Amino acid sequence: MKPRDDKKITQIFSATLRLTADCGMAGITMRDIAREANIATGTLYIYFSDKVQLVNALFEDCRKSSAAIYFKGYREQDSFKTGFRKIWDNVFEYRVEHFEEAIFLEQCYHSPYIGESQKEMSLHLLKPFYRLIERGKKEQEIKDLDTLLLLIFMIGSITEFIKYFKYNNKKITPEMVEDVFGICWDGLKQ
Amino acid sequence: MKPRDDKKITQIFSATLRLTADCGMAGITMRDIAREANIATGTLYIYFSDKVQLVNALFEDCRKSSAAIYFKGYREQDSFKTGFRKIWDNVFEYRVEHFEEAIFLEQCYHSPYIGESQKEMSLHLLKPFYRLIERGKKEQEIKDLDTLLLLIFMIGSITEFIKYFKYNNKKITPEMVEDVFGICWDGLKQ
Amino acid sequence: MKPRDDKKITQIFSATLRLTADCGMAGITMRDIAREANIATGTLYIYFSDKVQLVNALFEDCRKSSAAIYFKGYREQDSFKTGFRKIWDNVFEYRVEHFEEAIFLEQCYHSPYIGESQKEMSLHLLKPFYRLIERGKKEQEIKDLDTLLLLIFMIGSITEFIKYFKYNNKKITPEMVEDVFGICWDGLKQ
Amino acid sequence: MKPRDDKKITQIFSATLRLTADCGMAGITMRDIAREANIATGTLYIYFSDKVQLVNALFEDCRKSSAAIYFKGYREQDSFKTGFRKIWDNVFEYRVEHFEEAIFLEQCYHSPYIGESQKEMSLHLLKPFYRLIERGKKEQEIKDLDTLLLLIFMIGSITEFIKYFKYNNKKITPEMVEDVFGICWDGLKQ
DNA sequence: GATGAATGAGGGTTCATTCAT
DNA sequence: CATGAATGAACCCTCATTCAT
Repeated sequence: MKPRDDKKITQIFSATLRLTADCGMAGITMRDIAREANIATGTLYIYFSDKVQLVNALFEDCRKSSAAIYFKGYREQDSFKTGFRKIWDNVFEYRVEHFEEAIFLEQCYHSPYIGESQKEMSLHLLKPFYRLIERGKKEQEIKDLDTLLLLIFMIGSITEFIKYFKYNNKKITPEMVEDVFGICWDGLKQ
Repeated sequence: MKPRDDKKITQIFSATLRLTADCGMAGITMRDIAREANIATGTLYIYFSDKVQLVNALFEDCRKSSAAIYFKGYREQDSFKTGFRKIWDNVFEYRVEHFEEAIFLEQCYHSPYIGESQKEMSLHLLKPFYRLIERGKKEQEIKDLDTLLLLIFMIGSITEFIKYFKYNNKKITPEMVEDVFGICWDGLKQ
Repeated sequence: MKPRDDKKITQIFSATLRLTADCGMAGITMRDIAREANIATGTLYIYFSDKVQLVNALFEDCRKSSAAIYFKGYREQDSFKTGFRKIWDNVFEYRVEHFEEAIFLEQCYHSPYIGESQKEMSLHLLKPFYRLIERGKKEQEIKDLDTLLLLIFMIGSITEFIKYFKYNNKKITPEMVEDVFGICWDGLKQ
Repeated sequence: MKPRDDKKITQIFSATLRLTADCGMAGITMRDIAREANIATGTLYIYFSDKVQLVNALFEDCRKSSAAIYFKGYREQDSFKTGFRKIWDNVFEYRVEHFEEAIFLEQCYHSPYIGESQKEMSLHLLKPFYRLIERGKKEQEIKDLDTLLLLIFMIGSITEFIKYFKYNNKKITPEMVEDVFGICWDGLKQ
């Protein structure tokens, strides 16, 4: 018997991301996804019960895989700034490499596919980062404002910077990364 | 296409914005728009030749009306910081009052409806702001980085802040606005 | 404005009946119905929200229109046998003229489209006939068995007779009708 | 098509009958049948080349097995009435025990699966009964009408009676069987 | 100009059938 | 032989658009 092929899920996900980046979630059809993933339309429904579930599964997957990378090499025992920089770099790099995912997630937040509960859960994955920021406030390294606000600023500004690079076809040099980090850090530090 | 009743266009636009904020551009249909605007489906086609044109016209309208307000009360002869603050406040206020438009514009950038040329034009409307930032750099008030980068950071971070407030149902107090401006300004200033 | 065309419902109904008689409810598609009714597929959905509702509406319609004809010319003050014969003739004639409806109804009883409650309601329409049979029992004209049993026998045997005529392409002569009534009456009479 | 396991065919057949009784032939899918028969979908195609053949085989099977039982204990040398009653009882009993088959057969007659030739053949199986009725006419026991007509009345009315019992959840008592036979016999007898 | 019924191409999904294991 | 994943045609239904009123 032919076993269910896990590689197909990967194909389906990346096909969906590619198409969303190109024409937004508005323009995606199941047939397009299938074609882009080199499978038959019906096959999609072996792995996902319907379009909503496909989008939700991908949403979940993006969240999880991104969170995993955000904390790669991050050690809580390091100094605040070292830790912060580590995570910032990870987020930046991830968002550059996986720009399509950012677009996808952004569109999910205002789509008929993702429910409220799903959205909220995504914050839980950032818990370690949450704790780091609270520590930064306690150590008087950064401004004493609402943690979530600071967190959203940090991630949101990265997203915006990367849109700048992508939409204008700019090459990203190490100096630019440094500049961009500078803006972010200066904005947050006390 | 010879609209006798300008009020209808307003109804159509705001109906579209409301629906986009609720369920994204993915879920909008011409019938929904018509119903939300309290007109018949066919009537939409008197004012707009098709869906693409409707979306484009709204895109244009959002851009234009926002730009108009961004520079309300702004005088080039004022000091850099005064001018900057004026525009920042305008942008912030506009985005709070017209949050739906921001969502709409965001979705337009990754939709099959808006062409590249259309997207580029939107930058022209920010020309005065562009000039102000260049002046700020020359007067060594803010960092000497690419103007567009700084501009995008400024507007993008406002958008992110407002998402924070809206998605978490936070009341926006004057103190908070001050805090948020602080982050933005500290990030940009030299 | 173009008003909703009630004639279309008739077209849709008769198209559905024709197709069901030909290939059973198993083989009916909405496209077939539309084509047979000379309208576009989408038009079906203006008049019926979906296939289930179409079938249910037709079920209801068959029941109602048949019941109306069953009692045409029937007067409660006539003698039992006169009344019985009147109804029997009406049922027989209706079933001959509307053979397709009988097939349709028969298939409905074992289909995923019609719910239990719907089925039960159909008996209410036969109330006057029900009363007549009870009277026949009281006047000792017919056997003193369960009314519903007698009623079902009477209608069911007519259906079977007509299947005999239709499936074997027999012409129905007045003599045959008399013969067939004879069987039915002899079966029921005391 | 070289079935090693005869039990599987029985499973498939009874699964199909159960499903047809529940939701009609309209709602049956090969997957449903497989699931209900506790086998894999692909396995169906080892025993039957396609859906049409499956339905036809079951049609044939129902016909054959019913005919076999109809004439169990029937001896041509018995008197007409004895023979008639024997067969009537057999038919009645079979239809009670195998109600689902009756439903299935009924639906087959108006389905895209069964061809005309198939339908006609089923009459051949009733040959002995056919002869008995002709004898009954010659012996002036029953009405001198078309044999097929009488035959259809006899079987059809049984079917209707049983529907009455089944649809209304009535227990079938020996007295009731006697009553029902009475109606049938009185209808036919001269 | 305004309406909403009508259209039919196209979207999501199912299903008979095939095929690799 | 048995399995169920894979296929793609076909199904139900929707939707942008047109058209008669």
